[in-house]
Amino acid sequence: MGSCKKCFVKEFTAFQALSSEELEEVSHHKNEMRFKRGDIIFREGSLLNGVFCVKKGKCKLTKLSPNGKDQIVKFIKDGDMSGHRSVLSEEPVNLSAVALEDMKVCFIPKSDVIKSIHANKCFSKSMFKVICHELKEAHSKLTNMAQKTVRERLADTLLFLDETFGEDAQGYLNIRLSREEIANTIGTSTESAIRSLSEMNKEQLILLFGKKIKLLKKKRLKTIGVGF
Amino acid sequence: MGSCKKCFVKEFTAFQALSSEELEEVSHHKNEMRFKRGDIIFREGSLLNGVFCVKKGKCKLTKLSPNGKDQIVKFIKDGDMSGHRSVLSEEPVNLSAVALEDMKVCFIPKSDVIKSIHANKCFSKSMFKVICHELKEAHSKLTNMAQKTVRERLADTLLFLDETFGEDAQGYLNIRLSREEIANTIGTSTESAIRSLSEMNKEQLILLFGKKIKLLKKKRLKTIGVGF
DNA sequence: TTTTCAACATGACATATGTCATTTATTTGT
DNA sequence: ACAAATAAATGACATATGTCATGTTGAAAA
Repeated sequence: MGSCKKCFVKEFTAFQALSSEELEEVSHHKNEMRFKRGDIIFREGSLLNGVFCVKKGKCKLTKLSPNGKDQIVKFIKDGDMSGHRSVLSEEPVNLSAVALEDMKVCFIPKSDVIKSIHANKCFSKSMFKVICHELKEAHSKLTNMAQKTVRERLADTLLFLDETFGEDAQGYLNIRLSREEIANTIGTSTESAIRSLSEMNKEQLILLFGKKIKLLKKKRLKTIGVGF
Repeated sequence: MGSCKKCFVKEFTAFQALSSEELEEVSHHKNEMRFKRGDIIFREGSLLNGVFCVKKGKCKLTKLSPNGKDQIVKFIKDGDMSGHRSVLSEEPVNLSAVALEDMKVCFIPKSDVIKSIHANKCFSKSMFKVICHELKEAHSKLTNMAQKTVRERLADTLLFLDETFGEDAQGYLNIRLSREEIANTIGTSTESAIRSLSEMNKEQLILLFGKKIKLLKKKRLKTIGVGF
């Protein structure tokens, strides 16, 4: 297995703050894992003994609502870290992680993370920034969810997916989601999500080609997302 | 001004982790402030140079939506800390704080907080726990907002207010909110909030007496909140 | 106390969204 | 390649929620 020192993931996470020696130590304890599309990486309520660094692939973080529906709370991609909230707070995870495509992931034991937090101020500071940023984002999402219509949230979400995952050679969003997953992201029924998508398709704001989606008029979508 | 060593607020916040000497130092730098009902303690987008500890009174944290409506994201009461996200992430605050009643607040400069984070592992750990808990709560609220009806969210909110602020001698909720503020908490229009309140009043689940609200059937409200 | 203003309440209606049923398209497994 | 299962699309309708208009109440100021 390769050393964490050479891993690109560290560039994008708090791990960039670790020294060469610290990374070397993490390398010895880390554990590389693979998941297939649909696999559950961790499940809401379980205890995590470490954090996950994603080397390849995407997953969704979902929360089960009392009514039995899954809410997609966040997306994770190559270069992201996950599970740190549970490790830092020493509580069970409150979200489930499900692979959206085949994944390659490194598991880094809790003890290494905690050790580095105590030993390395820069790492600790980075971790604070990561969590704080997530909190800010969550409050923002909450406000959008509370005050925007389905159409507005769909526009927001499409633009977010575009920014986050980019586009393929033909300009289609570089992530494949079912209509149900799109619905669970924007917080509506599958049928309503489909209807809004079809509507935007007819208006030529987007182009639907099977599960593939291309954003044709991003400026217009931005305006819609803001509420006009 | 009294010493932080004797302040009850420290019992409820990460400051409980500070040593006697550290508290003494904080005491010298802290700044006691008063706010009146309606005063803005800090405004979305501004930079904070420290955190606030609430000695007395309640406030709301709101986020302005592009459509011009305020979303109430969180309530703060005696014994709570606020502004730490901004201080830890070194970013502008993304929420505004508005006093709901007259308040007595201590302002603690950023430098003291950062210093203690570096010097005191226990304090740093507590801070992580506080933020992580807030993140968990935010994800929970997001899911509720996305998947519950206005009536369900109202039931949840009433129970939350009851737990958080308690009841007065007559059993009324120990917080006074306008109907508009209730609407901004549950994420709906003022009229819809009023209608749901009136409905629950007619069903004798709650008792409305002017702005005062008494919860009559908490068990039933819990069931409604869960979605049945 | 009276006046004035803002908050509260409610009806009428428009619109958005959810639900159910059904058809059509895609994917999956054999 | 085929059948079976699953996902997507769409219509019809029910329901929830928002909006606007209006009247009422209650609190604050003169």
